[in-house]
Amino acid sequence: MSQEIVRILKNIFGADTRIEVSVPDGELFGHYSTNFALRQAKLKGIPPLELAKEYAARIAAAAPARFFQKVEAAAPGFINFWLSDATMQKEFAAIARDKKYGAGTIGKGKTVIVEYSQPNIAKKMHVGHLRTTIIGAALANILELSGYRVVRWNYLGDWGTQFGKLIAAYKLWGNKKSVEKDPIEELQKLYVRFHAEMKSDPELEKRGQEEFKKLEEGDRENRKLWEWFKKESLKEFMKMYKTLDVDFDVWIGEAFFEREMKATVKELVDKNIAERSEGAVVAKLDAAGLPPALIQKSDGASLYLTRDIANLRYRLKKYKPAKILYVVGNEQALAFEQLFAIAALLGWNSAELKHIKYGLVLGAGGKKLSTREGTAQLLEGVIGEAVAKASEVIEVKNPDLTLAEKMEIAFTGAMGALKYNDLKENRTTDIIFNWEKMLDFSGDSAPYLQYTYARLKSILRKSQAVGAAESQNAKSKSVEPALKTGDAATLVRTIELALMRKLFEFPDIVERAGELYSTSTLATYLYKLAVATNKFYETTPILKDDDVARRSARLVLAASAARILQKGLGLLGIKTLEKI
RNA sequence: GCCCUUGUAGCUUAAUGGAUAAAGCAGGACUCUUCUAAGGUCUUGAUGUAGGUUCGAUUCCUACCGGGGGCACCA
Repeated sequence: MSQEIVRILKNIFGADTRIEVSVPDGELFGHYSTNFALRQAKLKGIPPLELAKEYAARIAAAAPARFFQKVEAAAPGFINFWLSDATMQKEFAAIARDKKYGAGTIGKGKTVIVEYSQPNIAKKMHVGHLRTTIIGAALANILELSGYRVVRWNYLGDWGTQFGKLIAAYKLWGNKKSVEKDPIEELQKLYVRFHAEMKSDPELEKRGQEEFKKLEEGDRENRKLWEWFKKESLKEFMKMYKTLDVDFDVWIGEAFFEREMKATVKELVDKNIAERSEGAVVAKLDAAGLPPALIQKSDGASLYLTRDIANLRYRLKKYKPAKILYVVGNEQALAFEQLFAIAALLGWNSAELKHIKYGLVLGAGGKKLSTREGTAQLLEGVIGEAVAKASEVIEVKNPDLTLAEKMEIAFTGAMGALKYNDLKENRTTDIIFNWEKMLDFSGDSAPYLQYTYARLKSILRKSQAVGAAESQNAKSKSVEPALKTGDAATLVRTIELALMRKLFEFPDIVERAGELYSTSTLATYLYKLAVATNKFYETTPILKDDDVARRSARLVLAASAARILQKGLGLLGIKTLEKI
């Protein structure tokens, strides 16, 4: 709806005028509001309020007939808009009828690659992986609804010195049987032990580097071990992604670009972007104000940055994307600045490259969690704990449900809570891992949104029963009653109108969330929508309304709110529940 | 030392340069013969410090103070 008002204003004031429309809280300052007269007043040297009044009159005269109920100038120079009943009615009908309500077109014809999750082979996923996986998946969904063709890319950490270390550790202390029994668990133990012993035996580090060098040179034994580690790891990752309900289109990892390392380094040297230094090869980035970036080690082995460069070339060529989003933690900010600077030097400017940063998940006391140190909070443990807690809550709140229902609700509620907890915040600051916060199912949380949805569905289910009793016509059994002309006018109460206007915001919110790469924009909106919905069914009789036309309109409103809640939560990767 | 990032109520967070800074948790008071009390209603409480730009600053700039991360052979 905001976009529509902007279009109307641009028709009047010219397409080049910078006009933004916002939605004020409450109704005091209109349903919609703009400050563009304030800006114009400054350029023109006219007192703002005077200009706003003049503009308001022009808008009232030139806007489509009966679109606005009222257009008003307000100090110091805002212009506030109130929608007419006819406009509300029309938009309401669109929500009720249009299954695609909220879909945008700004990404039409464009491809965006979203890289997220990036688990490391032979390591357990921990709470840090939850952030990238959940945020990346949600952004991909949001951009897809905005019209983009989205490529969901899981860039596996399946190459690098860490595998040299792992191979060295396996050769020293590992045995096939125990790895086969519990692959990642056992491999991770080896890795942790290797790092622990490295502290007292510096020779080990060198040994790890040598094993990686051999792997990169095609040593048969190391190659076999690596393939085996990767295969076993992927099996476990697939289980986790199924639990998280997250999917990918491309599973290409770092190893895929291994063969292009030498050529990539050579290209950078030939183009005078990189040079030899202390036996290694570094890219000089002083011009970009960045420290030099290492792209080849002195023993000739490659580095992550080199692989990222090769990967970028591959992506640009194969997908011709308009954007590439890297959903990776804050800590790698410098690495991405360097990658983007190198891309600029190479003249690769066809795509917008964006590092979507998020804060680290720290342990108690603000300490960094580390797989090496064995202090990471494992994802499977967190999920198990959350489901257990959710089961307890259900036992208290709703003991009469069947066991199957309880299990479904516990799982869906717990997963929703974990995801929502990450998605509602847009923080680039670090987050201290907090059980209490993660397992809080009341207030601003996924279970509250799921509860709201379930209550709406419960009312709608009962309306079918009522409808069947009242009418012989089998077709009226539809869950969503047909919208009748004039229904909006019968939705007279402020709360109902407030809920309707909340629904109108959905398309604007999806677009803004996509533009800002902000899941919290959407999550915060859904929470406010749920609050408005709760007020609605707490204060307004729906099934018990005697006025048939009004009851029908209220049912449509309930059905529409349910649909938008479900759609919005779906974008965030959170499932709804019919009962809770 | 340099670079990035961050500082909002007791705690965790919201707020495209706008109007009265918005919630949740915790605390206090109400509310289940009425469509699910994981709810609703009321209530206490905040922009690190000092300047600057602006009609208007939580938001932009400068300095200071505090937190976190990074800075050549890890990713």
